[in-house]
Amino acid sequence: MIEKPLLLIVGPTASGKSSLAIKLARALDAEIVSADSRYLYRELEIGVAKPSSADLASVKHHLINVASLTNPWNLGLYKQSATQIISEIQLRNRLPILTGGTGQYVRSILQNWQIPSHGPVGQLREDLETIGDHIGFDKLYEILSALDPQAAANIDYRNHRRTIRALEVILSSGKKFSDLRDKEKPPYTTLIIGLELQREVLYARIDERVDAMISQGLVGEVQNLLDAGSGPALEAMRVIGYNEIITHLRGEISLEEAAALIKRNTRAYVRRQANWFKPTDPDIHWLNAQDPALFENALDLIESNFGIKPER
RNA sequence: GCCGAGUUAGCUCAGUUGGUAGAGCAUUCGACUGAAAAUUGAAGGGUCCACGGUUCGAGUCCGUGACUCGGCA
Repeated sequence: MIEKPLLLIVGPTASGKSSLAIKLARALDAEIVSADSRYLYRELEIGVAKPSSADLASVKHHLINVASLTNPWNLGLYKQSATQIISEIQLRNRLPILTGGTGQYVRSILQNWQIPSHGPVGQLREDLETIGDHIGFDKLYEILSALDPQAAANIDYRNHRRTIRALEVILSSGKKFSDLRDKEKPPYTTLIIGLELQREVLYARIDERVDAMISQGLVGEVQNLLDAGSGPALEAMRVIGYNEIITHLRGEISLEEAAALIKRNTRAYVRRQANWFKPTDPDIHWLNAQDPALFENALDLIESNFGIKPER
């Protein structure tokens, strides 16, 4: 069987991934598969810079607004759904475009991660946290080291979350965490387009975007969520832009301070995002996001890699 | 003009009884297999306002000057 094409568009938040993807999708009659952990939730709008409903309607989008904050998704669910959706699109003989800012999600598809089938076990996770609080997370890490030295070597002892996750899998499966994870060759021919933008320019765009979010009514959106009972206790609500506004609504900081914090945290986020896709990665075709010929450059790459071009 | 406080990292500031400097934030780089906009690690960065003095040795003590901020005239 010939492997079918999958186009990936990667790059930091605010680099213009979505708009490029939409233009390409229109031109090539393609469908967009989101790889953004926050677009999954229908309650989050302004603060996550979700594409407008007009944009969403103009091209077929997948994995946006498919979940509720009270029923959070995760990597395993995402990988499973995205894989299935991609193959369905390919069966329709259309090009799937995978794009989004969640590096982990993109890479799970790109490297075809074989994720442990043992999902989060609510009670066990809580228990491990409680135990950690009592005996100290250092002890918890020592236990992990004893049970699965290889997994422990891969995790910083100060990183409680990853320590707990590894123990969770070991205790619920009876197997080593490090044995349950693997990657395989993905069943696609892939082309990865990366959008690059100077940090300075990117930071300036972020500042603008945060101010715009606030004038578009981010505070109101957060207030509505709180009124509806979606508070900071929900993991999926732990989103840049929402936390800071909640702190403001509690009267602890001014709106200006909240905006400054959102900008700061978004800049840090962008730096963390960059860890997933590096300028030195030989598999990524980096294109200048500000180049007026960006769209044409992308079309050229697609044609030479996939032999697909717009119908005229 | 007089009195007081101050001047140390890009910013806000610590710095004990003198032994050539620290924090937070910022900046940069890294990890990541079912919480990932999460969680987490590391690094770079200082003529300690200037000049002189005391001292083996001054960010620290003394003097002079410059600048900043208060107060009083």
